[in-house]
Amino acid sequence: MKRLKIPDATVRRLSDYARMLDQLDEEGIRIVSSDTLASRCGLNPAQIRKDLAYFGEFGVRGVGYRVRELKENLKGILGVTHTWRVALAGAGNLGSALVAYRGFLTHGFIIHAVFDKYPERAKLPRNGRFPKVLGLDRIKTEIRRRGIQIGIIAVPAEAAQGVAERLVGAGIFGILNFAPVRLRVPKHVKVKNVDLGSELESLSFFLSKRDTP
Amino acid sequence: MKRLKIPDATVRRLSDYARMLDQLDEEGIRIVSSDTLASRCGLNPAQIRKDLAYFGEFGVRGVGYRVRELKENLKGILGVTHTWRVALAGAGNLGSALVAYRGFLTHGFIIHAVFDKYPERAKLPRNGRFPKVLGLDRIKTEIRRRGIQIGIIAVPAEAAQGVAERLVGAGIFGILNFAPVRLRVPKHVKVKNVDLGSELESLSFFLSKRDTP
DNA sequence: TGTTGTGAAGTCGTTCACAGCT
DNA sequence: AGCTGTGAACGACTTCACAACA
Repeated sequence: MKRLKIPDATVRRLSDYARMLDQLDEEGIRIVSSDTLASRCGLNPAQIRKDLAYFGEFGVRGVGYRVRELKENLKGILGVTHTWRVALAGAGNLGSALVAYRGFLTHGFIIHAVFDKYPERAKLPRNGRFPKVLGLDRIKTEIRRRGIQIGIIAVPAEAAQGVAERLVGAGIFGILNFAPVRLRVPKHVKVKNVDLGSELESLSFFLSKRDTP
Repeated sequence: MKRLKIPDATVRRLSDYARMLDQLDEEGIRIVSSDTLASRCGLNPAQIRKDLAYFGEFGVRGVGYRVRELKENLKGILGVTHTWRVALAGAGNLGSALVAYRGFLTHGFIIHAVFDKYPERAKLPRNGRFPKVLGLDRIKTEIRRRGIQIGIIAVPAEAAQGVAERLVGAGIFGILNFAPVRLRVPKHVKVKNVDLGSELESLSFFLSKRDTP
């Protein structure tokens, strides 16, 4: 068993494993080998064993992995057993979609505050199910008051860096960034970028050169 | 100048370069060196030169790259000079957000059709700006009739594989998949996954082990 | 016997360092 | 003199292959 420097790719695969184990569990399967799990995930079995080895010895030699046990272990490792307090900055099209997106909840991300440069223009449904939209100047006080840990940035590219700085200044330590910009933040802050535009261009690239090899 | 096997990471960076070059162009900058561009993108200069070398010799030794020229070249390579005809499957929360998302348009992705298992429940604004939502059974005929090339999957995980097969059967050759599933498709079809859930778990992981080193 | 855990080998992408142009 | 283009060195992640062990 090792420690330190877990590849980013390994962490992402852990999610996959957890999801597959959920399925296997529902199918009533108790034990699974790295071979079987690998073929379900479209990976090499050794990959899975190596990934898991970063965190401990979860298997039984000659047998395999106990599905439910491994699943629980992975969830613990991924930190999805507790919930996170989240603030959303940007209540335009994308932002409003994100507030409504149920995936956040199922992953333990609860949106406790929403900010926008123009709160009155915000496109969120104004019923009680969603937090009221506040101005960007309220970021620091609200985030502190509500003990928020994570920020989601869904503002236009030009505004993103400024908002990031406010969030960081308010004490946030994780950011999920949807703006097409590389944010500059102190190194204790973890940023995850989700850049739809670049995914689109990348798809576009592969499709363009389809018939011109 | 080489050919074949362009790393996925290279393609993604090409998007970044194009975006930076847009900025530089707006700032009135005519010429840029790999050094300058690299520091703007937070990369190693050699990386940029290597990336570009996959596609040709765009620079002038002793001088640098002509901003506008390189920008146009990159856009051509990325295939963002022409537009794509797109269909969206899934008109729930996420799907509706995507129809409204302007980024698709700016990248030349035009949504010409929207499908959902229950068209009448769809959450799209019903005004003329958005395509009418059709049942999943209409996929094949509509996609063929409208010459649609790309499908976006925003249906629940359980339904994703089935929808993918219908799309492929209708002649689509690119898929942008938002469902947390690895789709099985013929190899002439290019799939790009955008898995918010796995991004969240990955963020969650890094935050969990923040104070426990 | 069957499957894990892991050192060693292999592969792929990044960075270095310099020759080659302008 | 300065900066690109690129072979070679490096490093990181993946796969192999086998010893360890239930």
